[in-house]
Amino acid sequence: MVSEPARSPLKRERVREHLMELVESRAPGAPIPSERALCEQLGVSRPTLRSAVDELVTTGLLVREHGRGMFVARAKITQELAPDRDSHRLPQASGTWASRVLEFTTVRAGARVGRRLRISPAAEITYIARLRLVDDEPMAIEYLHVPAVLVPGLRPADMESGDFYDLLRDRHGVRVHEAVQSIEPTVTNEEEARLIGVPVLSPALLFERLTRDATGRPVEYVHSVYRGDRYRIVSRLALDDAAPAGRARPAHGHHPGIPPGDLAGRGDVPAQMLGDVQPAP
Amino acid sequence: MVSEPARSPLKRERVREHLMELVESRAPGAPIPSERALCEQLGVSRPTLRSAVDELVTTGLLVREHGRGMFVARAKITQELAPDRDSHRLPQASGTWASRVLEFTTVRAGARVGRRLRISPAAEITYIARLRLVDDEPMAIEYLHVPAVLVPGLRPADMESGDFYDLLRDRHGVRVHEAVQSIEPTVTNEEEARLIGVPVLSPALLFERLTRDATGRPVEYVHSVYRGDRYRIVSRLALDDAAPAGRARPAHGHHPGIPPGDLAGRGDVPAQMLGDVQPAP
DNA sequence: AAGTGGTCTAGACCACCTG
DNA sequence: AGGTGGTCTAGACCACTTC
Repeated sequence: MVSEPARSPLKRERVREHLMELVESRAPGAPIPSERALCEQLGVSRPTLRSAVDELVTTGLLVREHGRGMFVARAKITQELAPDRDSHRLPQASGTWASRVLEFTTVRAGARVGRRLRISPAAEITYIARLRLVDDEPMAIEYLHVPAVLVPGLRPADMESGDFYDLLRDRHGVRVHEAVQSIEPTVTNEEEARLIGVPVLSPALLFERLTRDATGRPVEYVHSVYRGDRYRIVSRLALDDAAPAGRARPAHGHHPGIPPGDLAGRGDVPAQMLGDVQPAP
Repeated sequence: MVSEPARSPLKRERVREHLMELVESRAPGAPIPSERALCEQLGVSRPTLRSAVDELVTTGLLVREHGRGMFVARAKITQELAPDRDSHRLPQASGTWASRVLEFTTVRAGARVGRRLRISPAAEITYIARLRLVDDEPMAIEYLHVPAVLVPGLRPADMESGDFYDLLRDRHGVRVHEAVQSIEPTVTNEEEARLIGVPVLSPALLFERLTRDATGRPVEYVHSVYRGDRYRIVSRLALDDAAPAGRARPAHGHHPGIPPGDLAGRGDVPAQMLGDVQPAP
């Protein structure tokens, strides 16, 4: 325990590599050796071993089960893109979607939400937290804020099935007109992790959406977090300069979802995505 | 050191809360006490303290600087949505975009890329790794794969300015027609973190895009990782049932980017986003 | 009871930055 | 030189699962 200086560029790295090999050599769902066994094999302490395991867990390659062991994850985080041979159609949104209302209250808007909805912070809003389920597995947690005056008599059960926009139109006479939505990557915090059933700090998508009616009046502000291991956005982009007859297709410069990439830097790009860059300090 | 059982539901939690208060009570860029000082104040060991700090760092609230200290992050990970009073336009893609080519080689496609591009694994592709910069700050790392026969004579310098699709058309006679793109949340690995200048395991967006010409022949496969702390997607969605005259607007069911949400579960949704759900084991 | 992962400690050494 | 973050250790106790 005295010698062996042996330039070891980060034990954690070495452990990570070893773990990756373990994962790759095993089928999804297969168990790997216990933490203590791996510590001995690799000659590292448990915290060091665990730190490396943490990384593979957030990356989605390993899962831990308390009291049982560690296993190779079943779902790859990056799946095959357009696996179908002649897929000229995108896959449908699969599974059966349902909702479970976790919270349904009327509260004061408060500063943040009031500003977004363009109403007084003292104005009342209907606040709804609901879990979105796909095939009975949690997929996302969604927080809705709607000015209370727009949805008198709304009940929790109304939010567990059907299209909310249809309900707004048919029962409350509110017709949604447009929305501005942002999408960013994030990692789950404790609450989100618990609710959607993933480890803390797992990759996730954060959506924020402000919806307005034809007069420009905000009608809903939605904040939602989708788990990253089972959810991704897939879109088909039409890139032709000339639109095919009979159907207006946006050029890629107009299409929400394609990074400015090569298009940017020309100044006249109608940019739909923005890298909201903070100037260096 | 003997008594004080005092149900302490996770010291890490308590430390995290304390750190959050510290961050909120300080201006962006302001320093916070050192790790050792905080350990003493809070009565926890350094690993515990560091574990809590790690979380705020991945969340984007704190930054560490080796040998200097810890500071409140300057850029909020979640920014104001549509801060303009009467923003009827989306913000433009801000900043000046540029590219720096890191690698430019001709190699065999290999199994994975060959399958995506629908060419033989032995066929040659031009492989380009380039850093995307905004105002000289790294924003993304992009890996392009193009069948070599399509782009004879392509030089690295060609990839550092201008629109690649324009170049494909004007110099190589290849007209891109459509693309299928997927977007998922991820966290940076060592290489990505180093190249785009963020900590390991930071939130990021992973794009994968397969682009085809009018005959359906794949012309490029792109894999790119955008840093999550400075990049987000913003899109305007038209939700009207009836399109305004003279311009075809997609219903929200057709719009790439809006989660199936309320629309799903009806079965006839033309679903553009998919939650590619793995059946439970 | 025995094994597993989950949490925490006290202390050590290194690398980096600032006086 | 002295402070800061970065890494690592050896060992402890707890909670959960299986036998």
